[in-house]
Amino acid sequence: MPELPEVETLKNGIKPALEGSTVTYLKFYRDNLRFEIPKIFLKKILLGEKVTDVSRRSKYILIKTKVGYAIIHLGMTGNVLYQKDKKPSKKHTHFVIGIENRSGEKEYFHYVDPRRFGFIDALMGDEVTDHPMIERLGPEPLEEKNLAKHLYKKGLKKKIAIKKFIMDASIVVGVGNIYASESLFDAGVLPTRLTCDLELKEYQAISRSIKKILKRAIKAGGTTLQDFKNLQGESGYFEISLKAYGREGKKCSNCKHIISKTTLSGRSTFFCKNCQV
DNA sequence: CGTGCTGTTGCTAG
DNA sequence: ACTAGCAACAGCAC
Repeated sequence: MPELPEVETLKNGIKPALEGSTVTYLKFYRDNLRFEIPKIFLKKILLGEKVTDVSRRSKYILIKTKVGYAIIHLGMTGNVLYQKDKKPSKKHTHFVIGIENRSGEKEYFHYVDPRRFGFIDALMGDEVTDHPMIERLGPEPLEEKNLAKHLYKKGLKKKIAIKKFIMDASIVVGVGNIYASESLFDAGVLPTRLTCDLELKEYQAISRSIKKILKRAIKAGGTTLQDFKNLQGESGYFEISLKAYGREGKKCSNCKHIISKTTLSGRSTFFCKNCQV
């Protein structure tokens, strides 16, 4: 279930091992994931090169060398497992990146993705915004100081459900289906409300809630998966306590009402009819 | 055994 | 231009 907190946690887990290490091994077990894998470019970018930076933008993990970037997206079911062995131990392992760390030891990162909605792409050069999927992205919710005003201004020009709006990566990144329901529940705003009808005050509440929920989930992930390298490939996604998502028919944690479920632009949406206005 | 649902996002059709 | 709906796929609950 990779939403932003999961990707952030994963990035933090692989970063210490990758940065400063040299990529010595690269193996692909298929030609395509969601898109065709640009094997030639990835080899040019990674093989024999030192990793200079590992970062996250939206839900993309960026692995940088002096040649360019490898850009990894986990889709819906992607995961990266750390192993001492280059040989895949899991079904649906699609590629393996091997490094030699500063102590001269070999370490392997296995990309596993049953549904194959994820992808790995290559970008030559050092301008990550040159990538078509990165260039159009909205601000990072945890870095944008004036998120409320940003959303308010963009929201005025549109007439769509607020839930769909905050899930639009060109507006703000990192709010997936789960955290969209959670954030709106926390903010007390109904998911179906139209962007152009919301007041600045409501955007302020939504912004606060998005930041709060994401921060809390990142913290939970960090606590659950403290030492990525000791997990030896067992780094599953962590459990987050959810107040709305998946709680259809259960009692709202704020009041005596029951959490409702509906479908909004094709995605399941959970809310409390009483707490959210 | 089906059948219907699932964390993403780019493309297509309206 | 803006929005809604779909496709890509395996696995799992029922």
